[in-house]
Amino acid sequence: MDNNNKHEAPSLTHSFGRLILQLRKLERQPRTFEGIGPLTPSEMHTIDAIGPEGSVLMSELAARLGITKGAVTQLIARLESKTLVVRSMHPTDHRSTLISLTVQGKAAYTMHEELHQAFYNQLQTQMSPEEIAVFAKTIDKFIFALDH
Amino acid sequence: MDNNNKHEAPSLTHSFGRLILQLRKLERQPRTFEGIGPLTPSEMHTIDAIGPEGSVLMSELAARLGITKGAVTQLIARLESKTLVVRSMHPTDHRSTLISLTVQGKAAYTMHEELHQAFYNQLQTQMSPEEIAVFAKTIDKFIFALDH
DNA sequence: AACTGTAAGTTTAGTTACTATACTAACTCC
DNA sequence: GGAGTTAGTATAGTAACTAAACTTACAGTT
Repeated sequence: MDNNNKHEAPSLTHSFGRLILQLRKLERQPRTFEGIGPLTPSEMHTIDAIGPEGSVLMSELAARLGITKGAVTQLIARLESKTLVVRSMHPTDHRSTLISLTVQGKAAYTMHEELHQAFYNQLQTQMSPEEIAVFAKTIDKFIFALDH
Repeated sequence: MDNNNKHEAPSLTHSFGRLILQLRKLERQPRTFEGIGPLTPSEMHTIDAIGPEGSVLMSELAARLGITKGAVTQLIARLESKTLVVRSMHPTDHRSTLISLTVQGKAAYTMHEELHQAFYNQLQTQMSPEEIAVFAKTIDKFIFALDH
């Protein structure tokens, strides 16, 4: 039985299992933003996917988030009611709806970005730039492997 | 403005964002196992957390999964109805319930492990052992940073 | 100009995966 | 033998979806 790589595999298995559980936990924790109120992770991801500049089609949003159009409809309805997002008509195609961030939506976007930045800054105090580079590169291969 | 590390940070941000979306997608996809039927990710995580040997307390399970006891009650009820898990009384403490995998539950555990193994094998064809080692090490630091 | 097929978005009902709260039963300790 | 704690359950509510059926609108044909 030539399973001589038993020493490293369990470590990755274990680390990755813990990462999944940690992310599951993180992904169900709403976060409150100054002057905006609490936003769920899905709402935050949607704001991220729209971006601070320009506007995005509903269907494009569904593709970016990897969810169905129906789910996007519901998310956008909630974000619209919180005045973080506005719908506008497509100039030529009358079926399409363009989504863009309001001033408040952009504020939420920025605050979330700053939160990210703070996280990366903290990470940099514990990891060398080389390690971070390898990590980023590895994630891409990892995603590729997940996709098959 | 001394932001001279702008070259690498966006890459990690982008990769990590994609990873999150990919994992969100993965974590809502049920998977069908031979002779057992479809299992949701939460069910699978629970089976993993119980493990093939011995038995676990409900409260210990809640701690391992990072969810409330109430959530565990519901999950175990579903797994019990699928005969993947059995409850048994604690020998001395009459409040406690011990959970262990049935033969079918162990089969599901093993099949899932094999799936993991196949994934890691595929990963190894695209990454050097050194890269994998750095990746595992980095995940741990990453989890630590997430915890604060 | 009418006809067919496709694409964009919405609606609705159902499911999963939780949480929070209130509860019962059992244990511990002083 | 209470008082406080711990183990587990029950219940109602919410978030985050999916699937399926639907309405409009467009695009290409004939």
